[in-house]
Amino acid sequence: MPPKASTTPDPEARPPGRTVRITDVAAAAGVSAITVSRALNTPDRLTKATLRRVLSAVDRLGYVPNLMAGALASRRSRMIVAIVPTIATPMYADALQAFTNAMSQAGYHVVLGLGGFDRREEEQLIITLLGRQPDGLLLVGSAQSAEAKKRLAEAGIPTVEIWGDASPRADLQVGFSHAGVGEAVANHLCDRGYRSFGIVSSDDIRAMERLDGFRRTVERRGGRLAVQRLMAPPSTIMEGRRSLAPLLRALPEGGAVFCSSDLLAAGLLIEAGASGVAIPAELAICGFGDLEIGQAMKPALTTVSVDGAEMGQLAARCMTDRLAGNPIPRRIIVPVEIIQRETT
Amino acid sequence: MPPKASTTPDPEARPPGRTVRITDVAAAAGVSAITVSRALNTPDRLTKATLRRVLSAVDRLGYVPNLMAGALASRRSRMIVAIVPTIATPMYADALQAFTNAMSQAGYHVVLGLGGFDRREEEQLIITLLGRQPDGLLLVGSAQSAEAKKRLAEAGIPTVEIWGDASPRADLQVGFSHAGVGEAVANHLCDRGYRSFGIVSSDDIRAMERLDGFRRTVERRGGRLAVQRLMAPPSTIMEGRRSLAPLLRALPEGGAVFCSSDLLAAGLLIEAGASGVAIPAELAICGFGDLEIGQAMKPALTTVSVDGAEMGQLAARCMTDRLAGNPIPRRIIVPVEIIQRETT
DNA sequence: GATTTTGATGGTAGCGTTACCATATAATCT
DNA sequence: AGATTATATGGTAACGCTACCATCAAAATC
Repeated sequence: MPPKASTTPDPEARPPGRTVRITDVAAAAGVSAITVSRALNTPDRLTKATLRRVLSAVDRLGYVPNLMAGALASRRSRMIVAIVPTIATPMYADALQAFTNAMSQAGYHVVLGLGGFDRREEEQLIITLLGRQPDGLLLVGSAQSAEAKKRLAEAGIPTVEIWGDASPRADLQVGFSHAGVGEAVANHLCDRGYRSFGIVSSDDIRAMERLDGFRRTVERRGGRLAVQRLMAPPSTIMEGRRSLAPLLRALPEGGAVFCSSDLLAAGLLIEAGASGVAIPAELAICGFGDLEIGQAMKPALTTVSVDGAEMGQLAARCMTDRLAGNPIPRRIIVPVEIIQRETT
Repeated sequence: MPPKASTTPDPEARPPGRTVRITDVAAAAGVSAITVSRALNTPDRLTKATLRRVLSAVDRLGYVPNLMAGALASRRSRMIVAIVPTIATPMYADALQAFTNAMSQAGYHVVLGLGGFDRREEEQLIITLLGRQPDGLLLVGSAQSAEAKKRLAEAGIPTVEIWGDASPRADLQVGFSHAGVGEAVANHLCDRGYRSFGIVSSDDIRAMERLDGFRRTVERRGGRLAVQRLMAPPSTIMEGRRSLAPLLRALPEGGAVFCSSDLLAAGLLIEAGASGVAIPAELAICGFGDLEIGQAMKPALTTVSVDGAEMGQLAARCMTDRLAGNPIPRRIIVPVEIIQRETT
């Protein structure tokens, strides 16, 4: 069985086990390596015929470009680093999910950095993550340590901050004023006639900002802040349940509570249901976050709606525009809405 | 103001705006580039003195190693790609969070691939993600498209699958038998005396496997499956609420429902509370997932506990062991436990 | 028809790091 | 003391790709 034409070596023969490289594709397609590169990155710069030839070779050989080599050569990694405190919180998770999807659409990959709550670790994480040469950075909440901030600034890459406070730290911001939310809730509750107030909140920075706005407004409008329960994040339903009794004790004539999370508010509602406390007659409740649970409770929870997914999407748009060199606003304020349901 | 010693050029002077490279550090420390590399990667192979000298230069210059270049040269990217259907589900989010944290501890970064539910897109995503040259792969649930599976296999890198069914597709598995869960729940309910059953479930693959196990066991034990509500993922509390009425209609003499998610079960409980249906007297409920909401409901939800975070951690351990070349079991079964609370 | 312009393709030289081997020095042995 | 081994460091050549400039053919202009 003689080989058909063993004189010319098969251009597609490679030592087995070796990965397919761009030069293999080039050889198979009868073009140069750079042409293969162009076929994949800037296809309109090639003739239809060569393009087809190259793509067919790519397909035939199952070529997967080594993006690290490409990144090194082009100095564009097409990676975005996202630094998120945690994704165990639905709102952050939604934002990250939307962001990742949108960036992926635009040809970017997202590297996940979970900052957690330890500053030292966060700092270390940020530094090594910067070593990945990301083209952009997403900060969910702002970086905590000063050293980390310095490094981020020095890196000189587009940085979008979402969920942050209003401080002008980051390059680009997509967010809202937390203090403004507290203020709006206070006004809303005062308008509905409540005079005595309580707070159930986790003590993270952004929640505290909302509380400050709430407190100030309540005082300005002559209301009385009777009780305040602060706890370490993450907020849980159980903590909410446990909070009802002390709240009722502090607010014997009734009043309204502002919770830093719908989870806490839902806990209040569950406990109220179990112990026959009438909501909102004996206690009005306003949550924060507009999670599904609030909407699904009976009575349905009045809350503040912040669309995490929307923020993620906007951040992605912001990022891609910026990477493409388009001019973009330095700050985008997403609408925050009080959703009046049955608990106030 | 004459410069102090302009004859010898300052070894730390660089054109401004240029990033610090390994050679800059080498020059500043008076060693070769490779020594700097060793100082960072294999510090025990250097003298204490040189190590100190190099690290001090690293510090002084604020050197951040370019991990892409390192990866290209060493053929180890220290990146893991995680392919997750969605992180908008608490259980996947927990698993991913735990995995990412653990891998980060071990010096790996995690690139996030959200597969979603579109096969074509998932496939494309997997291919480009493989171009990043990950050292390992985490699959949450198994890859859907055949082409994607082929590519994954060809990539020849350690692949850990969590949350999968029991099929021996992946390289390494951390999971449990979904059918076994259904069976256990059925047995549990039959043992407690229930004879008529209902199902409220999303129709994703793994939930369906649990249902199959449940159904088979119910039939084997002479029970009757009276009603079955299937819906598209994701499962929501609201869907649960809407399911109560039809369930009660189909189970007028009472019975027990198996829900594919605690969220659905919680909806049932909320609706029952709102309409005065006694649980479990008029209807017994068993959930799945052991989310916080189930534990916090009143009455507290009987459910199946699967620790997502534990799976993520185990997967990470598995991965790092494998990457280090340690022998590891091909399959790890995590315990699944029925938590008997107040709804059955 | 000669010249300019445009567009398609290729050659070469890095991108910043680490693997591999070579070399020099110090430590250990007979 | 001389030979051997272990340890510390360096030089050079990749890793696989794209930027940059050069080249060449074809199309458009005068």
